[in-house]
Amino acid sequence: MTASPSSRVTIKDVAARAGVSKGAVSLAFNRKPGLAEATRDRIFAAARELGWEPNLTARSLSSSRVDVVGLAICRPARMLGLEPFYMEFVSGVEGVLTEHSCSLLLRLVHTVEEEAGLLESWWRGRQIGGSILVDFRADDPRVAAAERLGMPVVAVGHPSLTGSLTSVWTDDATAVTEAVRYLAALGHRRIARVGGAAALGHTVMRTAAFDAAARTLGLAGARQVATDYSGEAGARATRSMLTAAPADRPTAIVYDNDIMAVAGLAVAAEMGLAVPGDVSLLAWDDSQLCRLTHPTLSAMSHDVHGFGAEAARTLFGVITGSGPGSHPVPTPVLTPRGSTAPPRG
Amino acid sequence: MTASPSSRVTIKDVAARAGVSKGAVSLAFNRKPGLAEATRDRIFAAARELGWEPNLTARSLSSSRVDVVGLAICRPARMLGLEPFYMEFVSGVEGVLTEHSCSLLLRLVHTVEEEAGLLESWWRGRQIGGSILVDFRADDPRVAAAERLGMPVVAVGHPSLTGSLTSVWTDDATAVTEAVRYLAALGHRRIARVGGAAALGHTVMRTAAFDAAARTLGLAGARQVATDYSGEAGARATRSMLTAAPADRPTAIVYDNDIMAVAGLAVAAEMGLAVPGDVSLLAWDDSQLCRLTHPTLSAMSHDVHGFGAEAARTLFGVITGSGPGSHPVPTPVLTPRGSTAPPRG
DNA sequence: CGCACTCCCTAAACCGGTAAAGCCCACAAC
DNA sequence: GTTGTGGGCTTTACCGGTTTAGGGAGTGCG
Repeated sequence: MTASPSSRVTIKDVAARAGVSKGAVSLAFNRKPGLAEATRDRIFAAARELGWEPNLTARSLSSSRVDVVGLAICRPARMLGLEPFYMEFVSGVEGVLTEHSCSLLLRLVHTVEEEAGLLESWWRGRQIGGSILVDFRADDPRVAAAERLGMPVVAVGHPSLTGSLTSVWTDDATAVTEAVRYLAALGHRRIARVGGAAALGHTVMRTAAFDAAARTLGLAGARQVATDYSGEAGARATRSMLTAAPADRPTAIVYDNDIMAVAGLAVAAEMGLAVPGDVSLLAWDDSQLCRLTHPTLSAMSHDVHGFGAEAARTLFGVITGSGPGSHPVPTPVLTPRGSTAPPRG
Repeated sequence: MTASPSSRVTIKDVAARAGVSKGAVSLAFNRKPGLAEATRDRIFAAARELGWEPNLTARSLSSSRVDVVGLAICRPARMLGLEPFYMEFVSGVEGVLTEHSCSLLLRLVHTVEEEAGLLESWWRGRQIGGSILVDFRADDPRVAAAERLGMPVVAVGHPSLTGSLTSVWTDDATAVTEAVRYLAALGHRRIARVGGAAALGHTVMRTAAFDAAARTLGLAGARQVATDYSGEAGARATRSMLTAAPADRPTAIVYDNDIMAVAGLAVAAEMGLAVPGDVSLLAWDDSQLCRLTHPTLSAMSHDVHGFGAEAARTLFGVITGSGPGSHPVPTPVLTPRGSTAPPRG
């Protein structure tokens, strides 16, 4: 109400109004002992009346702890918007950050080198207290960067990719194996996989797991291809697979995200193939999108929100100095819906 | 290389190494005049050798300008992930921010009141230098909050909703009118609209525009309904419309985003109705999703990335003190694809 | 009464930069 | 030989908090 128009209330004003020193106000606001109850109340009242909130910039300058964590995402903008994954992940991260009254500094970058540079810059400039790293690739430069800087970091990726960094990860290999087993159990022999970006570590692992599972099950007709995760690439890959001679054509396709599976569904429709009659489709991640198609998409489903939350929680662990560790989150589970069935004939 | 292990390099270290004072280093790094070329070089060399970057916290404390802008988004997490809109918008914002070496502070909130509180807190705590506000509703509390605080802000929404704040907006009314005219021109008389959240200002405007257009064109069978933007709600609304008696059933449906249109497409398929034969569908926003379905979705398309970029540019304008203003961005244009055609019979 | 011991609180030194005022010196003009 | 003049750099006072050393008042005890 009486908030001064050119609002520049500082701790000094509050101190003056409460008739105490700056130090006392600081003590009160940081809930530290050594202040009489009455004084504390007086200080809070004064602050409320003036509409004062501690200047976090000043606070982090002197206390040298920063209530901001960084997240840089490195994917082309076109794909980002479409991938429900990231927003859900971010919302999971947010939930936990908010509990700690911490904020998220977000940046979209184009290359992993740019990202490494950005992280260094953020850290050196004391803009962030730590960071969440996603989309690991083999020999990822961020591992060395984070180690060299001594920056608290949680790496979202398999421990084999993240070096000495604390990691949070899902067991992609097991999930891929389960997907293949499921389709094989339905009777499929020619199973294909439309994978994500080949440069990404988890794509490599899924590819290897797919190969291994196919070999174990003796599936001669298994094949896979890498894409860039975009719907267009998914459509292209699907089209190329489904135009093969009927005897070579896969009867089931696993996708690395849901967007590509949706695109695959459209391609099947466009080619006059029935799903799941002529070809079964299995999506990955399982956002709501999978329930909005006809037929609905079976998927390897995954609590992405919880994944983000776990990453954030783990980061707080790292910041408060718990040793490095590996934090698996639940393996994606198969959620059968309308797009998978035994092959015809 | 020789970066000190417990990296705590400050401006003082750089000054010492270059044999100058702190002030000189500051001058050099802010590209201010008054330093000899040679000295400047020496300073940069020293900084490079020590791996120093200015501490932005300290900088903004003394210069009282903050290189961070805030963005709070107020929608349920489930919907956020799905809406390609936000990530595309954010990526547009990012592009411009990066040019100004500015960062984005992102937060997902649950209510508009919470958002108003958060903005106040960010601003009071000098965490942000300004903010982008989205999803305006009637009598939005953020208008008063931003005015009271004197915080530089750009409001993404129609000027009629954003009070005295500088606004960036698309002409939804015109776009809705164009959509209706197009469908009417194809021969449709029973046109329906599946709208977004009724509480949002632009939903209200689109609803009014739809009514007006239907009246002007003498479309007796026009009807519309509000949803929460989720695919499920879109499916439900579509189902309810398409189960009407054939004589009452709409022959064309306009959706307020693409997710609902995709869901609508699935519902039509599930009910055995041909698109566009039995019913035409028209999406809004036009992310890539519209090209991934079969048939592809006609849409009112919209450069969302550019929209975000314009919002960010405008915010910089506000921060540097240009007066309030209204910045329309291009009206969504009709992009006909496979989901719209003249009604059968 | 003196002394130790709490309990509350203040004063002052930071944190790492920026900004404005000031100092020194070379060179030019009168 | 003064007296500008201005380029090049240093000094110093902040910015708005946190933190620590320490001081005064009150209490218990010998």
